[in-house]
Amino acid sequence: MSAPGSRRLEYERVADELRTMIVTGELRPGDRLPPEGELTTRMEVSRSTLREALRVLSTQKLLTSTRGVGGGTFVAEPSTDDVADYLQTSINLMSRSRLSVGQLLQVRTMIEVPGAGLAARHRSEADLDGLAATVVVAGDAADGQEVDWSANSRFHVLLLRATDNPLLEVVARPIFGVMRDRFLRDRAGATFWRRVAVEHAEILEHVRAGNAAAASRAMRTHLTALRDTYTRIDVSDLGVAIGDEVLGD
Amino acid sequence: MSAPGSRRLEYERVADELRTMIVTGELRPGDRLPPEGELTTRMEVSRSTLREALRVLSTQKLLTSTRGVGGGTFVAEPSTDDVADYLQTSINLMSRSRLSVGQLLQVRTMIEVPGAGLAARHRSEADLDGLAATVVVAGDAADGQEVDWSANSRFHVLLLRATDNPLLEVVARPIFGVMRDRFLRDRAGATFWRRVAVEHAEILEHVRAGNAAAASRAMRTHLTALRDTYTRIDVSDLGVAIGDEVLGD
DNA sequence: GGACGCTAAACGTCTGACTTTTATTCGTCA
DNA sequence: TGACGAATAAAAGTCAGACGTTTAGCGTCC
Repeated sequence: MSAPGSRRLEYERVADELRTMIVTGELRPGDRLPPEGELTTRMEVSRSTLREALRVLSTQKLLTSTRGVGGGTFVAEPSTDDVADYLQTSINLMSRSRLSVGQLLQVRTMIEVPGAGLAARHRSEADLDGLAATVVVAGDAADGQEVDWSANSRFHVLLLRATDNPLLEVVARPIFGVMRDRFLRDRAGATFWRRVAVEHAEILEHVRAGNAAAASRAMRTHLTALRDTYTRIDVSDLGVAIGDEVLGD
Repeated sequence: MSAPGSRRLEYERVADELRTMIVTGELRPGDRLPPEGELTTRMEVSRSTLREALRVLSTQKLLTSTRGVGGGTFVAEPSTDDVADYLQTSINLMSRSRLSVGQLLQVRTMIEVPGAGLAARHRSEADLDGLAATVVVAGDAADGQEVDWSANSRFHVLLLRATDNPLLEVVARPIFGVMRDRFLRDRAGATFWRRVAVEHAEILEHVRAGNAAAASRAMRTHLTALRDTYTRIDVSDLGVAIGDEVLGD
């Protein structure tokens, strides 16, 4: 899968070997690797080269390192946060040239409309409390976009978390972040956020009642409304239709 | 957002500075960074530390390096492949402990059912040709799981590519890879692959006809059928229901 | 018995050199 | 004159060894 002429570099070879051991389960999360001095002899590379390989793997969140006598290099299990952060950075860069706000919202619709339905069935009391808190905060906040955005984002993240499918959060949260970076730095007014809070409250009521169909419908309405605002901000948008088109059945 | 006691490491500081320059657009894709010797003085770190920072960024596909006279370190734009590869590795590890096959298929259903509808509206002639090729190949192949899997995977990838929304491929392709790694190393028989080919052909016909609703319905049927096979293989599955539940409206 | 400081082990950083790769340049030969 | 090939130089990659920094554990002293 790599470029044909790309001769294999030493640090890549070492990183690949270690990664294989992790992915195959030969090394398991929590395991401690031998100290660098020992790994250099085992891998037959210098310490600088070994460290570049370790840096690759720690960037991929497969390893973590701590100093001190009890420290060392440990096999890690990437958290939802880690993966979502990385994905957001990548999508952000792709987004600059190839993704419109319509396309971003299209994916959000696919995930969040059925996601709201799942949340209505699987939500716990704790989930409901957390969601309610974000709605209250948003209603109280007199102004301050940052507060409003974070409450908005938290509502959507918590809703997905209530579905009991961690993949949904991994996939959707980066898109929230990208949209914030691109469109909402400080261009949305108090009127907009008030409306958002009202619609969130409505979704929450359906989720609380366990009415999956109604929750999904309310979420679709919410996202369609968002599209108008975002599109107004994003002059470069191509106007991909969502709503009717995004879910063809 | 970082741990409280985590003192800032030098290579992280340098990586952050460079990443900021890239994300903000101060450095643009294709730009060439100063040679390492010059960057060391500018960033006020040794070459080893600088190289660890560069290694972080090249792991994140933000930089690429080539040797030789015309070489150097260049700002890159992460490709769909890069992001999907990384995401697959991460989900694979998360999956080991926290994701069931039902949850993986749940997300695939959310993406691919409406995705098939979008493909029916946006597909080009080239898309149809590519899709047809995978179906033919799958029908011809006498045996050999690897061939069958790759045709299967290609069908689903090409279908998403036909939607003209690159995000869908980024999100869904890693899930294909994870499912292959976990369930289909060599446990599915010829009967299974024949049935897959038939269902793919059916989806393709609806896409060719531009019938979005029918394409979505056929895809849902296909994924629901897949669930039975995968669940039989995956003894650890929790049995999350898909189909009726996944799309609540 | 508790607080303080010493010690050892591990990762983090620095220095300077050598190696490998590769586009360019320049010279030679047909 | 043109094409081929060898020397050149610039850049990343690798190596070796030293020193700095952090941290848990242990022991000593009050």
